[in-house]
Amino acid sequence: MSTERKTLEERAQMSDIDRLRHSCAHVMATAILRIWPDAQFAYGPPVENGFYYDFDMKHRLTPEDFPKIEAEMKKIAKENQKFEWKGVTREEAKAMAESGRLGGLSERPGNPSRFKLDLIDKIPEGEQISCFQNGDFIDLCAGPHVGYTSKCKNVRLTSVSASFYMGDESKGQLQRLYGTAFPTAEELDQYFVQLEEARKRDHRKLGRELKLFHIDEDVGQGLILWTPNGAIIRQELQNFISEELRKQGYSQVFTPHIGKLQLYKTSGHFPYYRESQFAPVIENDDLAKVIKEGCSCCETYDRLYAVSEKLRSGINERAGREVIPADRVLPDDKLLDGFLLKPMNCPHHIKIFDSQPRSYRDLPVRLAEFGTVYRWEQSGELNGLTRVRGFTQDDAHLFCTEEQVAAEVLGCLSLVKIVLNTLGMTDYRVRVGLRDPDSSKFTGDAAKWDVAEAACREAAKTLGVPFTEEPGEAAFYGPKIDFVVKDVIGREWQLGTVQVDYVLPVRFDLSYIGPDNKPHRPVMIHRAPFGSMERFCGVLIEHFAGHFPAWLAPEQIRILTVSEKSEAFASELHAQLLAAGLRAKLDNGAEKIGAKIRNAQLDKTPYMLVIGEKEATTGSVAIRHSKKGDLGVKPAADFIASVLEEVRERRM
RNA sequence: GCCGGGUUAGCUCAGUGGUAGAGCAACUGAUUUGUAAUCAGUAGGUCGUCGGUUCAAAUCCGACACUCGGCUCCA
Repeated sequence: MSTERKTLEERAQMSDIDRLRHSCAHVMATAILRIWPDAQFAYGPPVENGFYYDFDMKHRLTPEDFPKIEAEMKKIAKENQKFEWKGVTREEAKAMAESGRLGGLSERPGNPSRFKLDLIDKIPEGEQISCFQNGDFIDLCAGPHVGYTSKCKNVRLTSVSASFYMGDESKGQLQRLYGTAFPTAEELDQYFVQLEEARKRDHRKLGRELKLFHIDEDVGQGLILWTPNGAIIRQELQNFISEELRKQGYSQVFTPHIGKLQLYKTSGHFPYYRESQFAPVIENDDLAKVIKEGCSCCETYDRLYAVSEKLRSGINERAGREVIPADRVLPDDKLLDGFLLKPMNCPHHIKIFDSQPRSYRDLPVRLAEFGTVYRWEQSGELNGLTRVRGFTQDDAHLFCTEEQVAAEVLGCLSLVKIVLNTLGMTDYRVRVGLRDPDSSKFTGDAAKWDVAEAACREAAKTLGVPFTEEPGEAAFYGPKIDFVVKDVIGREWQLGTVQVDYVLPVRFDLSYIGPDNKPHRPVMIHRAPFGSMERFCGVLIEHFAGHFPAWLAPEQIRILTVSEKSEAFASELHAQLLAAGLRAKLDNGAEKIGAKIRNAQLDKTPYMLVIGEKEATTGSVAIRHSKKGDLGVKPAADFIASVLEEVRERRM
């Protein structure tokens, strides 16, 4: 839910479809109240593919209730109630809410409209407060609405879930009922047909059908096993990005999957993000020691969580404020260290940067790694390849001077653009995450933030695609530019990201020697054009609907024999393709050619070579492409040359 | 983590208290085939797990695991 309050002007510009759906939300509320009069409504906006209303009531909805509610909604549509606007004063609105009249069919003594009361308080002084009434239902609402409820007949309820009032967990749980509506019955039906079509492209479904990856309960939730087919796609993508990195002057590094807890205490990720990390690994000796001391689990945890006075004072001094409070300090002999599965790669890369003295002449230093990280995502959040607990980022950290930041950010963006363009992914949006000046989450020097935000904004402008600036969306250490795409059911996922960071160089006391022969603080840029290989591949599977271009396809070519008579030539051809470095399989089974084609087609193999007696005698191949169909007959050598070129150029 | 669905053969799914089913895939055999399914046969299951109710549970109840859609979170 957007926390941004829409102005009345913005609301007046609501699209026709949103207006219809917003009215449907009111009709739905009316229907619910007819069945469950105690319902208290909170917030019911139109959303991208429909609408919802959040409310609280004793009865807990299940999908079994949908037909009953839908029937009542259709009845209300038939009654053709007029939507009537009524301006009210703040006092009138409050009185109506107190009596339970707002979001109700009548006054409800003892059951005040508690969410509406709160919403009234949130309306700025001086803004016109208004209600909309249809039939007996009156709701606090700025509108706009359609004229009559008869417009709301092409409607269907889609799902029910829990939600939090104003998105705040502490404010109690509401029920959220989703529906969708269209001007005509045909459009409504069409929407569900399209949805069904889209679900066929779901990467979880295609992943199983095309044997791209496997998630096994015994290994663990959200932990991806890349099966051979999927591994090929990932490897090709990694090869592709590695080539681009070399062109842009990056250095490849490798680092292990774990690091000492102390490292993440310095970086600030532990304990700040400890809820979303796997629990630390304690060394056997330390474990034995705390057991011997009779140390409770809580004490053990406190001792892992604590820092030394030296670490605390060092970081606080460099930051110029109290980053680590005194109550986290324990005497050195009480401290326990352990290892953490790395939740990010930056500390390791920072240590590589810091492993030798750096001159300004060395900068920028660009360290790249396909680094695997582990995060304890909430179980309800896990989703196929797009939200997992272990994933590999195409990560890099750039260490540069303040003057170099703008140019380096531009370089990162051009890399992201090359990647997305090569794959034909043009349907993305760009989000420039800025700090929220009112929030304490964002640390560091305001002047530096301004410079970095300006650099990000200017860099985003060069992309030539629309971008939004979103205050409060920055990382705590600096502004960022994110690339966001949608999956088949319309959910947004962040892929590539470029982040400017002034904080970690301070925490790790990084420096380089400048032209003045004095130490200076470098600036860090974190960037990952794919984001994570897992999520990116998930999105890519859906983008191509499983029909990968030849350079990515796990199986590029399948040879299909018409009969056993051409088997010898087919085998020879197969060997030639493999020798040329192509991924080819030979189907010389007993089925008819029609069945072999069907199987290859279902496996989405881009090239099928039909080999019969004609081809065998002339050394040629009859080419069929999974998307373009029959491409005619060519000499085998010509075909091989053309596919090699297609693959080398990474053609779509 | 929270709310609500779901879990039956490798896959897609039928089966509402009384002997576990179909199609496809797999395997075997026959067929030697020209651009999206040749025919026949065989095999495959502690019905997610554990507990309860019952003479009897895939079916009813409970817990847990996993999964799906949201919510919250996302360095």
